[in-house]
Amino acid sequence: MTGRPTLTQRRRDATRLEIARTAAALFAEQGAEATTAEEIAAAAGISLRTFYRYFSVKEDAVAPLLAAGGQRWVDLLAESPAELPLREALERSAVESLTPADDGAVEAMHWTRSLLRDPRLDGTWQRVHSASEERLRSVLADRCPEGADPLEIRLAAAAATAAIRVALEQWAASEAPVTGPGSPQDLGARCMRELTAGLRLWGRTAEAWPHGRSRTAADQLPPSSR
Amino acid sequence: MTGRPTLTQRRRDATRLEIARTAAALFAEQGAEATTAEEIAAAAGISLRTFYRYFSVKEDAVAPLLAAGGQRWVDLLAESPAELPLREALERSAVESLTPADDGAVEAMHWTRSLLRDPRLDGTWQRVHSASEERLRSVLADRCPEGADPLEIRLAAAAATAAIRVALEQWAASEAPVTGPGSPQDLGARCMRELTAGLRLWGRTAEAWPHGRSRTAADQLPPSSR
DNA sequence: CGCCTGGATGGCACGTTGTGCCAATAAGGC
DNA sequence: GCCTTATTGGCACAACGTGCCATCCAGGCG
Repeated sequence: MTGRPTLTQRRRDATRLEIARTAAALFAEQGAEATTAEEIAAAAGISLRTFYRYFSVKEDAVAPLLAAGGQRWVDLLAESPAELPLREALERSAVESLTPADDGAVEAMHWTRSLLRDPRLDGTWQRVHSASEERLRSVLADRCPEGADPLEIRLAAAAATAAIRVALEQWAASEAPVTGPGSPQDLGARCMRELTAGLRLWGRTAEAWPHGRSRTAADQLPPSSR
Repeated sequence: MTGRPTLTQRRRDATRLEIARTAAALFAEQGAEATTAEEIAAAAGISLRTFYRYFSVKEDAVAPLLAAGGQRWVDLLAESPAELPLREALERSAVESLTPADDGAVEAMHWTRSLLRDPRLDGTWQRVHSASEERLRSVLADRCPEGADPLEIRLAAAAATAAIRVALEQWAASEAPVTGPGSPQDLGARCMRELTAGLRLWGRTAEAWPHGRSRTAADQLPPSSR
């Protein structure tokens, strides 16, 4: 029942991604404002009408690219061992998802940077995070099975999502490289630690969480840049 | 130099607000999707062209209304006494700005609720908070004059803004009244406390902040509803 | 009083966005 | 090979948002 998606569905996803890459290249080159939907469609080899069957808003054409990282993040979190304290699992998966695994990932981050600098894509960026936050909420809810306060779960999800968002926006606005001080995983770890430090949710799901400063995933990184 | 704005400017603002109210009524009644810009313009007694001189996007016509609360919030914070610990000042002004002062404010909150339920106005809502966060950042920066870490200021602003946003969204999605348990100020106080609990920024600006649970503005409210 | 300058307004044309509808076509299961 | 289903393209169309120009109105000046 929860098997792999149907063939046609996977073909749709592939097309979707191809359009996304085409759109990202055009947006990065000449800006989203100056790029018409027809242009994207032509470059992707489809008709305008078909383009709007894949994306209801022109700017959303790059959403699959912007969302990929966040998707990976909550997937990693969902897979992470249940014994791991939630807060640490959150930070580890965030750092890992922000660390480029191969050359393709590095290139993706450079695209992300130019897209984030385009004010016209703000709305799409926000929508991506909104969707990410929702997915995160259900994963968090799974890990706190008993009657955890839904508001606290929501706050935790909001805080964690905000951490990622701020980290990436900060990085995109800077000229920092994709690794090392000022990189997404560096900023991500710092933001995540600060924003999730005071949340009550953790104590209830993992009493073992130490009170003192503990070794977390980000400590494996080079020292931060402040 | 920083005197009151020019006469024409104030007339512009008045017109702006009038259009906003007109648009809000129409959006609340029939949804933003089904409301055309021409309709709003006609109802406000102006031409379509003039409408687009006041708002560059149709949905933004209600932004002045949605932004009023946040504006009040950071204004209150800016005025609050400097001796007050920052975190407490933040929470107090938030609670105060979320408490309806008169019948007009109550009505405004009901409008806000219907507007927040309209998915088409999501973008505007996000933009309003984005602007609010930016204003908050400069107010926070003023209160932490020496070389405070800009990233921490930004995180504090993001956390506080997220608290307000979540509180209002939660309330709008519920059927809770405008005062008492589940009300914006109730939720706002809870969200603000949790999300700002762990931030490092506070300790540096107000060493006097007690570590134990302290009496804050929200304790004057009826018990929360969980 | 007439003149003139600057800002707000309205009307119009135009390119673009996004959608409903229908016919053509390709894909996948039997 | 057939049949069902989904995808695609073309077309028309309402709505969006902007550039351009003509008009109107307030207020300062000779």
